[in-house]
Amino acid sequence: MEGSPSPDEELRRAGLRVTGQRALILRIIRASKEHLDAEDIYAAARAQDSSLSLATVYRTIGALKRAGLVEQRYLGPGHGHDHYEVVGEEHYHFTCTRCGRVFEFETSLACRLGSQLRRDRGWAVARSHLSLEGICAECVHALED
Amino acid sequence: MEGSPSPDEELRRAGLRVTGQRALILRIIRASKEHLDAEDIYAAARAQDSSLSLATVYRTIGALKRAGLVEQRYLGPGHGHDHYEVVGEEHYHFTCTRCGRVFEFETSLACRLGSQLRRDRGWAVARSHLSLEGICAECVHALED
DNA sequence: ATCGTTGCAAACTCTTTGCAGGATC
DNA sequence: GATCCTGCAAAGAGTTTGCAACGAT
Repeated sequence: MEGSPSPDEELRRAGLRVTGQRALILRIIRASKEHLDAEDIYAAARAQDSSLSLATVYRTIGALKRAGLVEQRYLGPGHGHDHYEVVGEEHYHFTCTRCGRVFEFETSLACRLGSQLRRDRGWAVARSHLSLEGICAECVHALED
Repeated sequence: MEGSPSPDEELRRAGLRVTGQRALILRIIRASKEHLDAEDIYAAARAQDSSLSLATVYRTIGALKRAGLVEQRYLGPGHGHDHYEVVGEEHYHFTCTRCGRVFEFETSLACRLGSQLRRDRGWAVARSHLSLEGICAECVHALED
């Protein structure tokens, strides 16, 4: 079990220059267990560094993505843009189309699918994007009235 | 087994006004077994009706989507925009990050996952988006040299 | 000192919208 | 004839880029 290296450490290890902006942005993405979009990250970052520019957020996200520290996530139609998370255990997203909330869940099915496709079609699956839409339990109840 | 109704029929049934533009666009999306993006549809449509505007393509896609005739698909990061297909049997996409080709495949996984989540968390899953990335069989061979 | 990074503003891509004329029901 | 569609052009979101100043190594 590796502890959590500091943002600075992680950046250095990835071969990126360590700057205040990058450490801040990485810290924000790591702190949030939620998926953030560029605007979310920008807003959170500006609260601590009001001179930071949106362009830097995009450039930093790109660098972190390329370095494999951060991952781009598709949450489903209806969420216009892309969202970002730290790379970690695979988990997926379910969007309730009634209340709009996004839930996370885990499943071993994607992993099994990868093995199956490697066997059946020879593909080396590197990454999977799975998102579901539907009605969450609470909304199902609300609709039953 | 219902045969394929004509585009006009299908539009009328969906409560949309039947216009040349809409029938043309629907025909194009149905004719292609591939996923098309707005620009693809526009290009194909203009070959037959050179006065058609891109705005109409977007408005028509929106109407067809709302009517449930056409579905929006996410092919994975690297494909910037959204793609559209007729609603049909569930199938999913695998993008080879080396050669860029997109393959389709089927799996009962999403269906099973839906049942599992309904049982475990009470969610009524209506729609699933699954896309994979990796290296296709040919590229795996090419890389083994 | 070098070379990567930043902020700013402008450019770009994809998509949506206001409006007046035109087609459909 | 009322209503919905269309084309055009302009506006909007979200993201990228050129450039000169700045900061990390």
